[in-house]
Amino acid sequence: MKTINTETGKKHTPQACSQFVLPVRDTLDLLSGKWKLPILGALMFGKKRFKELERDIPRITPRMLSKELKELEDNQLVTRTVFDTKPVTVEYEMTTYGKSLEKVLTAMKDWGTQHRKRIMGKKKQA
Amino acid sequence: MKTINTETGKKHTPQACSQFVLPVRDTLDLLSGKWKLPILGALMFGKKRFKELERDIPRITPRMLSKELKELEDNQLVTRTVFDTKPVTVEYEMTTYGKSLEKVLTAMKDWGTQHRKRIMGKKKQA
DNA sequence: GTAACTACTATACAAATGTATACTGGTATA
DNA sequence: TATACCAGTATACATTTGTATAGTAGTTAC
Repeated sequence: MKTINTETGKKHTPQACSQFVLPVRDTLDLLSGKWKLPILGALMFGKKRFKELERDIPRITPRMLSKELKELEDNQLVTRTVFDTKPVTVEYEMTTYGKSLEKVLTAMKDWGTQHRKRIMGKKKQA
Repeated sequence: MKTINTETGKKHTPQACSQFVLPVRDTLDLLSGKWKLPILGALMFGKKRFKELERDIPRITPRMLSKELKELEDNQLVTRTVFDTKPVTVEYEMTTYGKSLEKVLTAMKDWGTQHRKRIMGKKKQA
């Protein structure tokens, strides 16, 4: 069985492959769901209340906002703080950990920006 | 209407937000689908034929392999080359463009690896 | 002539994900 | 007493995504 590629010299084994696939999948899963990016995008500019997020993110329903915020909280990217005002206010804020993911997101943004140009450019020629 | 956050000083406008959300979504979409990562993972070690990929990726069906390879090809991350042998052989290979995405994937892998440790660590304490 | 190889495609179904719409409980204001 | 605010939840449905299983066409080996 061939396990060594002549070009890269790297071994292709189930082990080597899963050391790539599993952690990338973990990162990807944090961002999966239609509304994670808009929520993180909104929170990148500072903390926000539930209703503020609902207003800032067009077409999101409270069900989805609640659900995806909970997932972001579970993954420690966002904190939820309840204030005993009347009526109650709840603030959502990015954690420093969440900000560490921002660096990865910025790499994705930069690649995506030039990809968008590349695809648009091709369309012009077609 | 409040558009300036006192902490970051960055403006939060629909425009600023979509300049983040849209390109990140583009990058994310390229990787969406259960089998994209295993396929890219396999092709990172060199070119492969259809049947080789089918054998290397446990439990993938030919339908999904075909479908996801087509999407990777559409996005210019992978090339498909048909050889006039008998029976025909078809080779799939990462493009240099695909390799430029590898850098982003590596950032995701690194973040995901330490995230995995963090989550595992928390579980031990619970 | 029949079995096996390659690289797929077709059909039907199951599971996951997202949407629409309405509703809850507590407080304050008119 | 009626209405509005906040931060959600409940239920049913629609859409998207993935799976299971079988079949295609062309060639070669037995």
